[in-house]
Amino acid sequence: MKPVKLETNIIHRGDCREILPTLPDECIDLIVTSPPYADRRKDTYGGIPPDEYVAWFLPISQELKRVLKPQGSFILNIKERVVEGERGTYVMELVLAMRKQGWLWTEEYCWHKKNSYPGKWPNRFRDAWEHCYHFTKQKQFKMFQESVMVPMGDWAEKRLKKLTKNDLVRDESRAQSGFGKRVANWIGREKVYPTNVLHLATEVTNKNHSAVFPVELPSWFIKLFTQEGDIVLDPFIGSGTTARATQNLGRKYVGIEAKTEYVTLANEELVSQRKLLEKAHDPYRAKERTQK
Amino acid sequence: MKPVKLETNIIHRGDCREILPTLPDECIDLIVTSPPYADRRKDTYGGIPPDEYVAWFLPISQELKRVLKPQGSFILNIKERVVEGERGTYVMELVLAMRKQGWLWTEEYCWHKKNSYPGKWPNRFRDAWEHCYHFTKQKQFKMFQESVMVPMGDWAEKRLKKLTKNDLVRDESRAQSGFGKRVANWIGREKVYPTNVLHLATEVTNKNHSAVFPVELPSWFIKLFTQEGDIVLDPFIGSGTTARATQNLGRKYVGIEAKTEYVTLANEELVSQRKLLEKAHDPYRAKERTQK
DNA sequence: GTTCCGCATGAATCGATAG
DNA sequence: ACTATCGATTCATGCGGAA
Repeated sequence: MKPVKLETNIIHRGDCREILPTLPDECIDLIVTSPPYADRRKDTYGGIPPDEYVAWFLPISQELKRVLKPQGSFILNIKERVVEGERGTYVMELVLAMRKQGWLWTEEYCWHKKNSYPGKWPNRFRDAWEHCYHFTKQKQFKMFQESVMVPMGDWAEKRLKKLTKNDLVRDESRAQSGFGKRVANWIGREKVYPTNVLHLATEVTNKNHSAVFPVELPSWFIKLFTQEGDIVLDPFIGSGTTARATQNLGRKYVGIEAKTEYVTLANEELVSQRKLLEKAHDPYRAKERTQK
Repeated sequence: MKPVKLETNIIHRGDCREILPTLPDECIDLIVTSPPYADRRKDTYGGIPPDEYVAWFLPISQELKRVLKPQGSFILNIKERVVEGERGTYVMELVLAMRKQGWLWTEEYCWHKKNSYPGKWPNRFRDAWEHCYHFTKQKQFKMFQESVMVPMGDWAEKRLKKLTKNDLVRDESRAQSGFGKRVANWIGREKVYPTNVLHLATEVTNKNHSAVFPVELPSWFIKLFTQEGDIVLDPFIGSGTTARATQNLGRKYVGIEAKTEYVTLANEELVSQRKLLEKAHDPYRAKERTQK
């Protein structure tokens, strides 16, 4: 029998194949995750071989379907590795298998990695993009397109670009005081809907975790598919990027991570970020910082 | 019995399922094409339903494999249509089926359409990218990477003026081959290799043909995979974009198109473009134009 | 307070070499 | 023969310290 209550703003320590069954049915509004790619992250998940990848993932996606609310969404960030000179087919096979499992493959977003890994090979160029598959349980699902609208013109890219701890605080304080230059720029600009191509750089500064997507990636989907107070799940949360994005945006997170160091690290970062957020919302401190 | 001789710089009028068998074996250096999408271009190919698409295309790709030289490449530009709220799976199924047919799926290039078609839907944004699958017959194939190099990012200008200590150290730690060697490669370098993401605007001028890619798209692949004098095939050539790209770059084209109007239109454009090219190569006229 | 510059590093891939 | 390891190749980004 499944538990009735869901604990939020927590990162579970363990294999998601064991943790997921302990979550209640239909309690999650959005799942955003980047599972270990085939033959990667050997230290954590044993490096799943490409030909076993689908069989490994299907039980997980089955559980994800169970815990997702009917109107929820599942964003799967993944990329096929080159296997003996060819692109591996396990990603395609996974999508086809997940449809048979009952998922609807609603859309494929393209993440353009502006700073792709360098290198040169005789038969290919640097790989600068990854898939973000959008799965749903129903044709009707929650989507808030206005929340990710971007101003027309050159400014749009910068806005999406960066939300580090410090920038976050700075933006918050300026927005509150109303004097932020950037905010002023925004006003009066024509806003447009984005496309299904996201231009974001990978995170290179995070030294503790090798496989991070930039915080803007989950942030974008969280804004698009959830409202404040909604619950976001990441079953392979690593160093906690999805949780930080979630906390930033006033949503609740549920994370799962098998590697102990990552859990510790993620929790530390989340606490420090929470403090910064609280400071930013404290009017006295915000004023203090603005005057500096 | 197959013909021995191949006629080039011609657009055949007819269904490629009938024309392709008349071409000799292994006579083509590069195939670039954008086939009719499922349920599109009903007038020409009868609007292939998504669930029949793979069966329809496989005999064609079989013939394409026959006419392609062993070291040649096949670029397939395609995008899955939305079918009842979901992305159709026929493209994935096609790739899997073509591998079984003996093709190697070497790479997937991403064409980012900078000016995507406007529109708004409740469950998705504007579609701003398409697949360009790269198939080959062998792991060894012709590729001329230098021909598509792009200007370096701004970062390089400052950085390379002064070679940092760390550049040398990192170099030494990796090989005892002498630290100056690789650094020398960088000095004076103005161009870098591109990635597998192509940023090109769609063509808006050509209203006579529904499935046009911009001439830069075939041009890029033609430069990358062929040399002057090589032969490029497009079995769904439409208004002749691939032929114009080919002619421009001093290669030879073989086109196939079922719709008579397109053939006429394409040939007219090709003739007028050829005249311009000849003028440009005529020394007297070239000088005249330069002085202007 | 900006701007500039040094610098480490990243979900990569191939081919050669070693077991 | 077949697998595992290792060196070589390459470029955009953001942080931190300096001007």
